[in-house]
Formats: sequence, C-alpha cells, structure tokens
Amino acid sequence: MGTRKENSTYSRNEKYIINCNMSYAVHVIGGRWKLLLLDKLRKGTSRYSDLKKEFSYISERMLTLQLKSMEEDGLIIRNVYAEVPVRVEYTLTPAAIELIPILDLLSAWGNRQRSLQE
Amino acid sequence: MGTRKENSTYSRNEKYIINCNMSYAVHVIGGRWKLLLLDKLRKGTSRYSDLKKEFSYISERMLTLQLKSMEEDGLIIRNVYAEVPVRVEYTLTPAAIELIPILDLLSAWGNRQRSLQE
DNA sequence: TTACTTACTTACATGATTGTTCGTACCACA
DNA sequence: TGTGGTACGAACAATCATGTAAGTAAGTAA
Repeated sequence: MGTRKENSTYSRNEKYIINCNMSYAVHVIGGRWKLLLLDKLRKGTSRYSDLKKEFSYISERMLTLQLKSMEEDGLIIRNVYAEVPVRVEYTLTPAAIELIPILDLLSAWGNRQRSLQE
Repeated sequence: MGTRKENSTYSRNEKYIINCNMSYAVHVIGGRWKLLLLDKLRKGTSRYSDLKKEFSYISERMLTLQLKSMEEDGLIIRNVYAEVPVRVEYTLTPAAIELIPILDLLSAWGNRQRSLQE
C-alpha cells in the first residue's frame, strides 16, 4: 500500500502468487479494516464523516488508505459533491456486492471453526 | 506469528476485529504461502520434503512457520512417522476441506474482477 | 568416528503495514 | 480578517511479516 522496493526477495516472490486468483482476492480484502468497511457499506452508502464517526478507533490515515485501496481495486466508488462543506460518499460497486455472499460463507465457516478451536 | 507487544495501539485495536468471523477466516488463510499450500494439499497428503521441493522459492523458515500456523488453526494435521530418516506428512483437516469450495468461489470472483480491472 | 538424510530451529536483517501528529485546501459566514 | 467544518496529505515512528544464513537432533550406515 506504499512504494515497494524492486528486486528484493519479497518482491520477486510475488510472481509466485500473482497468478493465483485466490491470493488476489484475499489480498484485495486483506487490509486490516477493509472487511469492517465492506460490512458497513453493504448496509448503504456512507460519507467519510460517517465512517470516521462509526470507526473512531481507526486513524484517519488508515481510513483514507483503506478506502483508496478499495477504490483502486474496484470495490467501492467515491463520489464527491461540490457542496460547502464538501461531501464525499462511498458506495459498493457491483463487484463488491457479488463478493458479499462469498464473505458470508467465509464468516459462517469462521464461526464454526472458532467454536471447534476452543 | 511471533511475540507481540501488549498495549500498543496495534494490539488494542485487535478487539475491534476479533469478534468478526470474517476477519478471523481471512486471517487464518492470510499468510503469504498458506493458499498455495492449501491448494497443494487438497490434492493429497504431502510430506515436508515434497513441499520443500515443489515450493523451492519458499524459505524453509517460512515453510515451517506457515505449516505450524495452519496446524494451530486447525487447517492441517501433522503426522510424524518414526522411520529413519524421519517422515512427516501434512494432511488437510475436515474443516479445511469445507473451506475449499468457498475458496474456489473466491478464486472465480478474483478471476472475473481482475479481467475487469485491466 | 564420520558422514548422511530429514525436518526443522535460531539469530539476525530487511521490507511492509499500521499508527501518531501535524498541517492543508476549500469555501462560507461572522 | 478570522473562525469553522469536511476530507484529506505528509513526515515520521512503531510493529508485524518475511527472508537469509547457519546450525541442530536423531538415527543409521560406512
């Protein structure tokens, strides 16, 4: 989510992952706060200040970073309204909406798995 | 996957994620090499040396770390055979087998999504 | 006694992600 | 002119994840 050094082993190893669609999908939702944000946005469009209020424990920096990353990966759309003060709204894309039921399956699996683990 | 400092913001923030089963599931499969290992093991039991040979680009340290983590999370079972030299085999647990079709859905989604992105 | 195989383990270094703090741009309104 | 609200951005620091290089343990065979 920042700049990367080329030619480190870490970078070079990426080629072994990059052609794995599963890894890609997990990467896309893998940021620390992305799932929480997806879960919020599935209930409807939110503006930046709403997210900031609801997730007050997420630093503003991380909030914008995760949102930007999700926008780049085609999970959300960012709409800017030229009002005063500015209003910025975030909405799920169709692709993200397709993802939701799969995440629900994952969630159910996680639930079962955790109850088994204790 | 190592020791953690308590009381850092990073640690404290965990409580906002820890009760999210989705995040748990993503965490469980989120290590860099876990999906590749799952994909290999779904085709059948493998011994350590097989994995090492197939994934020669993964350092031994990371290989054992990821395998141990997957074992702790109930994704794989580690069987040790008291032969000479030792033989250690890794097998998917039923829980991991339940996970496979969900991961296939994720993979299909990733495939669609990536073709849209370019 | 030494060498050999398998499956790790440890100490250390590098790179990536996340968090803290402060500052900015825009325009309205007093 | 100055204050206020929204939505960020940049510099820096802390923490986590990954990679490198070397060594270990157990047992058998030479």
